[in-house]
Amino acid sequence: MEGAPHDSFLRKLSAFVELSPGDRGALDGLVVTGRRFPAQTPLLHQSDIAESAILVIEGFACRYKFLPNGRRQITAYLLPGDLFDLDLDFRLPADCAVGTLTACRLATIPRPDYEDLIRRRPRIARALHMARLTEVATLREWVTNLGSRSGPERLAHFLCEMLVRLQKTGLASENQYTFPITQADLADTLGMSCVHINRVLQKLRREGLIELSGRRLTILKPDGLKSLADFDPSYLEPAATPLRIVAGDRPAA
Amino acid sequence: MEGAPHDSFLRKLSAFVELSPGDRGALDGLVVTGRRFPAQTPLLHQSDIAESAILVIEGFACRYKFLPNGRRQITAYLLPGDLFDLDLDFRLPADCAVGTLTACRLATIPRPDYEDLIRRRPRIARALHMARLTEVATLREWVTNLGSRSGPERLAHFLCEMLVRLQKTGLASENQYTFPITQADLADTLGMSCVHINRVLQKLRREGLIELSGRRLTILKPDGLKSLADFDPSYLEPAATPLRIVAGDRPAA
DNA sequence: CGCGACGTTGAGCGGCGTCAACTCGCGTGG
DNA sequence: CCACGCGAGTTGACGCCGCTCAACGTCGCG
Repeated sequence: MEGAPHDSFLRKLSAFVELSPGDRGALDGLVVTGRRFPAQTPLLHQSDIAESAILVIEGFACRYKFLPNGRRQITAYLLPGDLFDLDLDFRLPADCAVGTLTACRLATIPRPDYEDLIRRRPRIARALHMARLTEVATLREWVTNLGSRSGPERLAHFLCEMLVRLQKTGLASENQYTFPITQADLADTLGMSCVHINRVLQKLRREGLIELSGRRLTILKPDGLKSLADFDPSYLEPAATPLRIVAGDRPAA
Repeated sequence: MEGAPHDSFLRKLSAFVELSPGDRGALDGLVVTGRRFPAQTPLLHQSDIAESAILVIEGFACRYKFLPNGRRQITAYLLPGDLFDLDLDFRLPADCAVGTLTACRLATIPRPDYEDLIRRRPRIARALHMARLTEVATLREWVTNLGSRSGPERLAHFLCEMLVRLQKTGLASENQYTFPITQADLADTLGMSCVHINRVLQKLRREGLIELSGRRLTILKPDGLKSLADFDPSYLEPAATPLRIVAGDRPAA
């Protein structure tokens, strides 16, 4: 069912730049099978210094923070094909932790290899840079989601985002994908209690927008879900957006 | 009371790297007096393509998004010394709008000049890169703030963040700064209604944590406010954090 | 002087959190 | 083979945080 170990990584990078055979070869040499990790495994603690980049091959991982009040906030999802990458020339302590959500297969890329890759493969470096840009755009969208939308809207928006992201690596069809996320994880993602997540999920089900059984999510009314969420996927596709050419320097009103 | 137009910009960059006289000269040539803009002026619309970087000399500006439901979410503050910068080699539509909050003095740096600066001044490029890293770390902290903290905690956290950021450019003393932000703007920042912002502010006042009169904020009990907010400034100071050397690649538990 | 922006206060209500109980499916060990 | 425990999901009761609507005070400015 899956291609090479880093198949989804290739697909993701190719969405940003055209990779040469040499580029692909460099990745072949770097990314081997990967190791398996169980669900809920910490990989990097907050304020640790990362010594390797982490490539997700299978399963879902995330960035998160713990608060003294016991709550956990997930700040980003790392899906198959996503890379937790290092900052070239900097060795800064991480401002958040990284860990698996579900059982995962991960490849770790030691810092020297990673820096080598960046320096020798400008197209790959460019693709990774664009991936980072969309990651930041996603963060801003999350701020908006948490700050300005109601529970059902928040959840709907998140489900739409996952659909589009998983589609990019072939892990989602037109309107469904496997959804291994716990309701407790959803709660830590969307800033709600897990009891309330449950009720909001049921509301979406009751309205015929989604179907979630076992570990499979089907979006029954994609347009309905998107309009409820006010979902605009352009933040996930920096290059594909139709361009409006306008000056950034405009006089006061 | 203020130094050169880009005084705070210099102070901010110098926190990251040691600037040479040549670096300073390059900035002198680039940043002139700037233009004045009234409060609440849009500078860049969402999905526009920025043609100049924007340096804040005086006043507060911000990034924000509008939602169809009428709400506005502020996703970042641009304080004096902060730069809304461009992406080298990319001309992507902005994923959020930019505008002033208060009356501002701003300098715009056209794309060619900006790219020139980056290519000729590696130290400045490095400092700007680090500024971007702390901006991303701040975004993750905002996600955490919006998702995991109660109203009073959120507000306290925001006030602490502003204190630290303004101190870096000499715009805040030990425990006070001028605070020109409207309660409605605060509401759009923290994801609350402005009526509720008002009540939360009064709660902090009632508990003797802060004093806010006119446009001046005094933090009466810095430790009390920080512990209420669970505020840890390390995300704002990437280099100053004490380093724990740990491997990023650890086996499953 | 009047108007608009901002701040403040009250009343009423709904979203959402907390606590608690119960179900179901699974894996483990007696 | 069954008892048991555990993690995940579901449901109800109850209360509070925070939203909405609305009125009112204050200040600055045209």
